[in-house]
Amino acid sequence: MPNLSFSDRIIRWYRANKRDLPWRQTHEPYRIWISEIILQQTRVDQGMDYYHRLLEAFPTVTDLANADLDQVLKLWQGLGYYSRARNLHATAQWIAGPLKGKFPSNYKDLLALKGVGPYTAAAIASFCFNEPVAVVDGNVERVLARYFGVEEPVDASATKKLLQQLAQEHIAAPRPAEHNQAIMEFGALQCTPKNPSCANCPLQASCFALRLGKVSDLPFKAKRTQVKAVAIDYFVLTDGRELLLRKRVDQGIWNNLHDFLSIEGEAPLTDSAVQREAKKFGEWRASTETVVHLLSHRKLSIRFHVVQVKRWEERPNGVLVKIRNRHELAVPKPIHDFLMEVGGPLWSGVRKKN
DNA sequence: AACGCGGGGCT
DNA sequence: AGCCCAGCGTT
Repeated sequence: MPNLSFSDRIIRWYRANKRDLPWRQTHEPYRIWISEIILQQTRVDQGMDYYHRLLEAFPTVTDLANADLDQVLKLWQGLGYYSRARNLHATAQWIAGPLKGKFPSNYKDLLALKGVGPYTAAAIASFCFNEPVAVVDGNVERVLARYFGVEEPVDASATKKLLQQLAQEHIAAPRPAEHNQAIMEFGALQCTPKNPSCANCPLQASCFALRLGKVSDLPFKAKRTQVKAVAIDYFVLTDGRELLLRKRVDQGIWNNLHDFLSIEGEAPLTDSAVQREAKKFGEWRASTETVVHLLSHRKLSIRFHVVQVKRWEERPNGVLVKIRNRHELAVPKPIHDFLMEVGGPLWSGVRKKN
């Protein structure tokens, strides 16, 4: 097929290979917005259930605006990057309130929303309003860097600017929405990070990286994130009937989610330090083995120490939760695992000793 | 410009 | 173990 443009080939490939995704069945800005926030740094497979549950709970932007933040966070639990949920809620209140329910309808106005950056603004503007502004996400970066031979580090701001211009130059003027969908889908399914399908690629005849044998070298990233080790010792206070949890505020990770009283540092507490801390609250009953929880930038080594308290009168600040209601608060993944699986046998021991 | 922010899947 | 994912906000 000679004389087909880059965009022509991508769109032709897209029509033959696209996935059937729920947010492709609508042009409603609210639904597209929800889907795009969920999909920030998140795979389609991981976000799918969250998309359905959020829209079921909040069918309109007004429903979302009227919800409690804790309810939104509970629905977001397990998805990560929890500031997305906070910004989602704040933006819903902004749209339902001052904007009187009218969703911003162009790139510039969308960009002003909390949690909406250049990628998301371009996505909503093109998908919902057919505005010809190019999306540049990780997929697009990869396709452009390989096909056009962008060898500078893609995580440098000058390169990002170049890629945005390159993407904008090649967007198909008549069909910006479909072009944007197509190039992202192409990156996700065909021009993949590892083992891309170059053998049957519709762009193989003119791909820079394929011609020069640099497919596995592009895109090039200069920085790699440092993973810092952190030890967390949790003290799980319980009388056998209730548990003391605490909301994380200004704590960096897991902001606005609930966990237990903790001591966080470079190394885990010594056994004697655990005993000493436990004594401040009650009687030490049990400790778990260390579980390792990996974040992009942290390696968390976590232990839980169950402490029996006689009475709650002089407890530290926190939220008392009945054990049977322990699923109701939004908690980080390792806390969820402890609450719903690991902890049961430990605090049931406390109950017997009461 | 550099860093912080989750969790999961793939190699 | 390292990389990446429909990135954004803060400093």
